[in-house]
Amino acid sequence: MFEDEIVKILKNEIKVDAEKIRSVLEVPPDPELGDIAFPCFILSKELKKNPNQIAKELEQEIKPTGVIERVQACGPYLNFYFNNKKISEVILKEVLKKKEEYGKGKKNNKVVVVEFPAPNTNKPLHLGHLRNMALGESVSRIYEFLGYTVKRVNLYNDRGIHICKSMLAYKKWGNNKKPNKKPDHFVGDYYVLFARKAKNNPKLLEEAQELLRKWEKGDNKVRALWKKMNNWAYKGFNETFKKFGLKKYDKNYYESKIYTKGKKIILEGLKRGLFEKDETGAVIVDLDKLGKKILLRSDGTSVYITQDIYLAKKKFDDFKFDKSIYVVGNEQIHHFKVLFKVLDLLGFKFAKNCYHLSYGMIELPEGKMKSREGKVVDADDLIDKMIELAEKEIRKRGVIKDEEEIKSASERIGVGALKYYLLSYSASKNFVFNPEKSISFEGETGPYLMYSLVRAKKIIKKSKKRIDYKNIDFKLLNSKEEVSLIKKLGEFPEIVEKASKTYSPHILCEYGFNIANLFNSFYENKPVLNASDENTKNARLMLVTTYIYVLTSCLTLLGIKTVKEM
RNA sequence: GAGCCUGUAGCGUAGUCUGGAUAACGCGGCAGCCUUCUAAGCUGUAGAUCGGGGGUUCAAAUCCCUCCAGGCUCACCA
Repeated sequence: MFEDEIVKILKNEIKVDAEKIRSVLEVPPDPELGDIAFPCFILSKELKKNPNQIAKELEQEIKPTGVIERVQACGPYLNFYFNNKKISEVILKEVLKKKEEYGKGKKNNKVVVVEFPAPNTNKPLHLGHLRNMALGESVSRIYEFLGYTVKRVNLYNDRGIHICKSMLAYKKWGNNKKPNKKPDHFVGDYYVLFARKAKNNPKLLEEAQELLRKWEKGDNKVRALWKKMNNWAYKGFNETFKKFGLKKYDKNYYESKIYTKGKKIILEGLKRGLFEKDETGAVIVDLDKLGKKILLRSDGTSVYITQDIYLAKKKFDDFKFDKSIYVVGNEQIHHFKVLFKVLDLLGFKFAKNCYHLSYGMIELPEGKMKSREGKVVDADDLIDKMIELAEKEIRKRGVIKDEEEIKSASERIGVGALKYYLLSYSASKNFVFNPEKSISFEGETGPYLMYSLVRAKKIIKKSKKRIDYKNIDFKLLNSKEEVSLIKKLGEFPEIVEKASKTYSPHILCEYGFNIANLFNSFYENKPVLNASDENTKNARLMLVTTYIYVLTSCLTLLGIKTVKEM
C-alpha cells in the first residue's frame, strides 16, 4: 500500500529503476525492525562498497517524508518505519468508506467460467467432491469479488458403463422401489450392490454392457429407467450443493448430450493435416513430449477427449470467456495438458486461457478411498457429522437459547469448519483425512475466525450509540496490538489479488486466521467499551468496525457463512 | 523407461514461483490467565541438521545437479 512512496524516495538516491527497487523491498522479520526493508546487497557490487556502509550512507541522506517517519540502517538493511498515526488514518478511513467493497475490484467485462465438481451420477458425492466444491466455489467468489463475471458450470458424467451397473442392479433387485432415503444414496446403493454380486458372477458385467448398447440405441425402457435414476441422483446432489452453500450453477452440461460430439472438429483437423490416420483408421495426434493420443477410434467413434474438445468450444460459444477454469483432481494433469495442446493446435485462441486447477487426492488412514467397495467418506455423512458436533459444542456453551438459532448456527459452524479445513491446504497437496482427529473447532479453524467475528460484532452491538467517525484521533491507536492489526487490515486487497492469481484460497485462510489472531490479542488487552476515555473508545470502535468488514469479506470469499453468536 | 506432484519440530501445515536478518503458524507437551466487551479465547515455554549429498552465490527451505521415499500419470477408460 505504501511501498510506492519508498520506491520514490530511493529512486532519488540510487540509480536503480523503480521496478527493481520494488521487487527487492521486503517486510522485516520483526516489527521492531521497521515496516519495509531495503536490502542493500544489490548495490554493493556496482558501488564496490559493502552493503552495511551503503545502508549507513543512505540512512544519512534520506529525509523522512509522508507516511515515513524514520529511516534506519541495520546491518546491510535500510529499514523504513511508518508513522503509525498516518497509516492508521489512511487504512481505516479507506475501509470505512468502502465497507464490504473494500478490496473489491472494479467491475470489468471479463468472463470466467469455473467448472466443478463434475460428478458421476451413479453414486453420491464423497469427500473428494467436497474439496473440489470448496475450491471451485471459493475461486469463483474471489474472481467475482475482483470484478469478473463468473459463470459456474457443472458437467454431469451421466452415461456409460458405471451408470448401467447401478441401473442393472436396480432392475434386478430393486423391485421398482422408490427411494426411501436421500435419492443419490439410494442410487449409489445399487452401484455397490452390483459390485458385490458381480464378484461371483461375471455374467453381470456382460448384462450391464448389453444395457449400455440398448441405451445407445435409444431403447425406450432403458432410457426411461436411466432418466428416472439420474433424476434421483440430481435431486440428491442439489440437496448437498445447497447444504454446502454453493451458489446456483449458471449452466449444466451433460455427457449424454455431448459424448458423440466433437467428431466434426477432429475430422476438420485431420483435413488440415494437424492429425493423422494410423493403419487401423484411428485418428491420432503426436504431441511430442506429451506422447501420442487417439482422438477418434478406428470405428469412427469419439473418445473422452473428443467430447472435452467439443465442450471447451461449446463453453466458449456459450460464454465468450476470458478464462476457463477446470477444477479437477491431479490424476488428470496429463489429460488437460493434452486437451489444451490439442485445442491450441486446432487454432482456438481461447486455449491459452484454459486452466486446470488440480488438487491432490484425499486418503484415509487405512488407504485410498474406493467407492465400489463403499470405502469412502460420504459427503452428506461428513457434513451431517460436522453439524452434529457443532451443535454439541453450542449446547455445551449455552450462549444461544433459541432452538431455531441453534439449528442455523450448527449448520454454519459445522460447514464452516469443514470448508476451512479443506481450503487451508495448498491445493496441490495430497492429504490424509482422519475422521477422528482432522477437524476441530479450536486453533487455526473456521470456528476460530467465526468466533472472533462474533466477539467484534458484540462490541459494536453493545456500544449502541452511533459514533461519529469523522473526528477520530488516530494517534490513540498506538499499542502494538492495534498497530499490527491495522497494518494487516491494509494488506487485504493485495492478499485477494494474490489468491486469485495463484488460484489459492489457502492464502485467504491464512490471512483470515492472522487478522483474527491479532484481533483476539487486541480484544484481550485493550478494552473497547470500558476504554479509559471517550476518544480512545471511539477510535477503538472504529477499528473494530473495520475489522468486521474485512473479516466478513474474507470469510465470504472462502464460502463461509457467519453467525450472530456462538 | 519417461513426465508431473509431494517430503519443513512428536503430529498437521505455511513459506519455495520472485534467494536475504534469529525458519512462521496450529495441534499435542509444559507453566499461567475467567468479579472487567463470549475462555470456540489470551500469554509464556520447550520442541526443526527444512528427505540425503553435491554445486551456484556475499547469502539457499527457496535456484541447479544427483540420490532416497511416497503419490499420480504416460495413444482407442472416464
